[in-house]
Amino acid sequence: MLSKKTKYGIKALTFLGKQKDNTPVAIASISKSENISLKFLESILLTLRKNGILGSKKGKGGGYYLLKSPSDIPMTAIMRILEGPISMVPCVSLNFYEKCADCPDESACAVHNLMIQVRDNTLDIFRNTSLADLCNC
Amino acid sequence: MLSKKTKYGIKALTFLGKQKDNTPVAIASISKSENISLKFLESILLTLRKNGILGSKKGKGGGYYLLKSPSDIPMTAIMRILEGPISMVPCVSLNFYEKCADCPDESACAVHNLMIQVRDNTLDIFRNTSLADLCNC
DNA sequence: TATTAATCTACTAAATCTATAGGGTTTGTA
DNA sequence: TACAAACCCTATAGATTTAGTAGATTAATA
Repeated sequence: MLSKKTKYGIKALTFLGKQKDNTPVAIASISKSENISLKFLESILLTLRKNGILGSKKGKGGGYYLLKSPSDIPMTAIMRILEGPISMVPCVSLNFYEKCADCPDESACAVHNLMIQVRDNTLDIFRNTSLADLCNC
Repeated sequence: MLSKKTKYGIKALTFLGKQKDNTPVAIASISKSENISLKFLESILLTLRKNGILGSKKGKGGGYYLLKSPSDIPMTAIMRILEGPISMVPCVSLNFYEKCADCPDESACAVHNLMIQVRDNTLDIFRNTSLADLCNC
């Protein structure tokens, strides 16, 4: 299941992507429009900034803004930052790989081989969707 | 992320599906072969029994066995019993639908529309994969 | 019938994750 | 200088996950 963190993060990014100019938007403003807990959203936007998706401006008239054009931000990047691995098991993850403790032979593992299929399909969607696509809904 | 419950459950079912005859297999036997905590596995097999996937036999020589042929058990059924919804958000779930509290209009929600795509793809894989497919790895 | 092997049930518990809330600090702008 | 905003740290209630413990129940067999 998608965490609220990811859900809120995507909604906030979509909101920012819909702005006409790219001037900073205050957290409180996003929080109200999207019905997101202010303090929770604060920490979400912070991680998006630390991961190079958002820029911020302090003080009066400050807020958050996208560092790139929405069409240049693939959903893979957003999902990995907010939700973590796209794979359902670490042993099929491209970016967060981990060996299973219980599994002696990955290539003979039924779960492993099934989850590779799921990963490939999901990855395909996220790779071919950018933030810009979400802004046109 | 897939829970260990689901992972262990699939492994156990695959193990049972690989048996030549369909005579009961003791939990301890599966537990050893697949490196799964005995008591945890016990509860997993119990829920699979309560959901019509497995049958059990008590007493000496007892154990668990599949109620249907592996080819008649789709992964959708197994996933829904063990992991719950296949969708990443309740608002796109077919079997576990729930409206989002924060979202005024589903059809205008960027997350919603993206997750429908993911659900459809994942569902397609699980619908076209049966336990029998996992047993031939 | 006594034993043994097995499932079944219920309770507990540690660990981790989730979704916040609160309060103080720093920085930029008017 | 006053204010407004991001920034940073801490705590926490609740849920979920992943088991572990103890014992009851059932059925085959010697």
